[in-house]
Amino acid sequence: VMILRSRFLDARRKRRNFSKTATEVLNEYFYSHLSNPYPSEEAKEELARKCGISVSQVSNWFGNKRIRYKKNIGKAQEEANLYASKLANQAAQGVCGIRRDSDSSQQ
Amino acid sequence: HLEQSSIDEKPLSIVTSEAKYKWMQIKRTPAKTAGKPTDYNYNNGTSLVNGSSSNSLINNNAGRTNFTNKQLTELEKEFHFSRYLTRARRIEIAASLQLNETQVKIWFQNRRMKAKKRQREPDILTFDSM
DNA sequence: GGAGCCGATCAATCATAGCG
DNA sequence: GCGCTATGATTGATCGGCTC
Repeated sequence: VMILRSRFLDARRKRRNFSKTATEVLNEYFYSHLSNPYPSEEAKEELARKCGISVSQVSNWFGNKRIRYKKNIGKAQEEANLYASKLANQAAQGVCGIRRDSDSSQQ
Repeated sequence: HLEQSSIDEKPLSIVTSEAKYKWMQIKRTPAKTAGKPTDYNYNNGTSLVNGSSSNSLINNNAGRTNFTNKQLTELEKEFHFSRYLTRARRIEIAASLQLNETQVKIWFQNRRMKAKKRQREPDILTFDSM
């Protein structure tokens, strides 16, 4: 019984990938805040709402994203380039959906 | 905390991932947990993944310890009895589980945070599939 | 000065999802 | 189905800040 319990209580066994739009929203935020991709609690709540996921999931996503991004530094990062150009275009058009990091915060 | 990174702001239009910001350079000190008077590292680096066997599987030197099921079960039991430990109780537990005091302390800290998180966002148990 | 706690995060790993 | 990579979640341990 204990074995079964632990088996089913292991949330990792049941996992869904986030929707494409959710991932899109998260990536947009990440790359538009590349200098400091640490969303505040409020920002996390906002992202969670937009993506239809929990705040913890947003935290997990950023945690994984930062670590994996770092591991890929030096290697080709198509995704990074994709969002970089996307941001460039938005900037050129004065789109302000996503505000870019204008400060040089820390941590 | 670090103020602006030396190479601050303005990534290049083509982010070839080279323009590094401070956060990209964060490195943590390996982890000093292992050797402490109270515990011993039997099993040199080998590890039997959350075994059903009994003894701990501590990473040889530094690094992350893999608690055994027995250790985890006992810690959980203790946690349900009380979320906070007295120094005396911590010493007892550490000794009985062959962990060091810091590990027990940290485990309780993490466990409290986990409980708090679950309270905020309750698990949605889905019993489908199995 | 120091120990323990909290909140956030790191980093390694697990287990599954998804694709060829 | 199979093998492999991508990805969300878990968790032992670290870091900075705060309290006592």
